[in-house]
Amino acid sequence: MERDYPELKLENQLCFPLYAAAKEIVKKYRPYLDEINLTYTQYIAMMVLWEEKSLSVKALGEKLFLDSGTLTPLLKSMEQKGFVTRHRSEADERVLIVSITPEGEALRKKAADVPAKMQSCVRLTKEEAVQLYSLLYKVINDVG
Amino acid sequence: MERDYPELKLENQLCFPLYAAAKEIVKKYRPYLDEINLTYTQYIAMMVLWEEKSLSVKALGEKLFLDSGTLTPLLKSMEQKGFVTRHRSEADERVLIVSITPEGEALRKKAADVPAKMQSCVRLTKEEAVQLYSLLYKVINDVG
DNA sequence: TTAGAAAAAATTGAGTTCAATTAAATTATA
DNA sequence: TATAATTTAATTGAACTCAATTTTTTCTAA
Repeated sequence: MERDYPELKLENQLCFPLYAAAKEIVKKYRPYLDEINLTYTQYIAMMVLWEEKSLSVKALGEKLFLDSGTLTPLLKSMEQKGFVTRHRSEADERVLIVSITPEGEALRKKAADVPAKMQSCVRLTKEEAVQLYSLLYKVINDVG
Repeated sequence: MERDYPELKLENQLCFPLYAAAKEIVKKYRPYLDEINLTYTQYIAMMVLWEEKSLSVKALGEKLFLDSGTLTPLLKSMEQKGFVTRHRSEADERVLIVSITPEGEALRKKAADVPAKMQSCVRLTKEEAVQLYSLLYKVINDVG
């Protein structure tokens, strides 16, 4: 008896457009981020650092949903580029503190027009964007 | 003069929850897919193959938004596992045809309960899921 | 106080992703 | 027809991601 399995059709998945949209959007960032010598993952790490100035790898990982397996090489590369420094906490030697450098701060100005350039790529109305944002955070917070 | 740069705050980005949600969802699949010896990318490739039975690498790539750099090693691995075969088209030797095997077909039955298991992880209402689906495809189709 | 548990990063290995290039086959054109 | 352009996969290299393990440090409890 041949079954149809509609639940296994690609077009009936919610995960697939999520996966595909994320990938395509990140790809869109590339030319803009190339100009400021950042990858997408480095870019979101810099967003945290522009706000926080200094925090532990663990704290950064919680904000970005990334672990040390991803962050250790990422932060070493960003240190090489001069955007951050890495040093152990004196209070607790297990903790590695990542801090923004003046070069990292300076990058903020150059990055300031990236969000606007990206917004023009994603042609959603303001309402749609707000709705999408809200649904995505619902997914993130629910998937516990 | 110190600026605030709200447009560069992580919580004001649309791309970040998209990136994070996609990552978290794919991670959620892992235990279920481990049981049927597939990775997430292999799983979506199988979804296409369960429908199409046979198609070119190019056609598969267009459906999945993936190129040969990703698909070539992926399909070799799936061939190793016995789920697909790979052979050149006789009409056009440039084209590599991927075809599902009986083992690949048999996997469909085992995969049939994966979508239901995942749906219980993502606690959106039916209406929210429909809305999210629609917005995501809008993003995918717009990002040209 | 000291052994054991817990916490934080780093490391390792498998797999994914993409840009750029290469190789082979096919199609188009001069 | 012969050459050039195009198409399709494969390859290469850089980067990301995560699970699992290891190392170091700190905390806890006997």
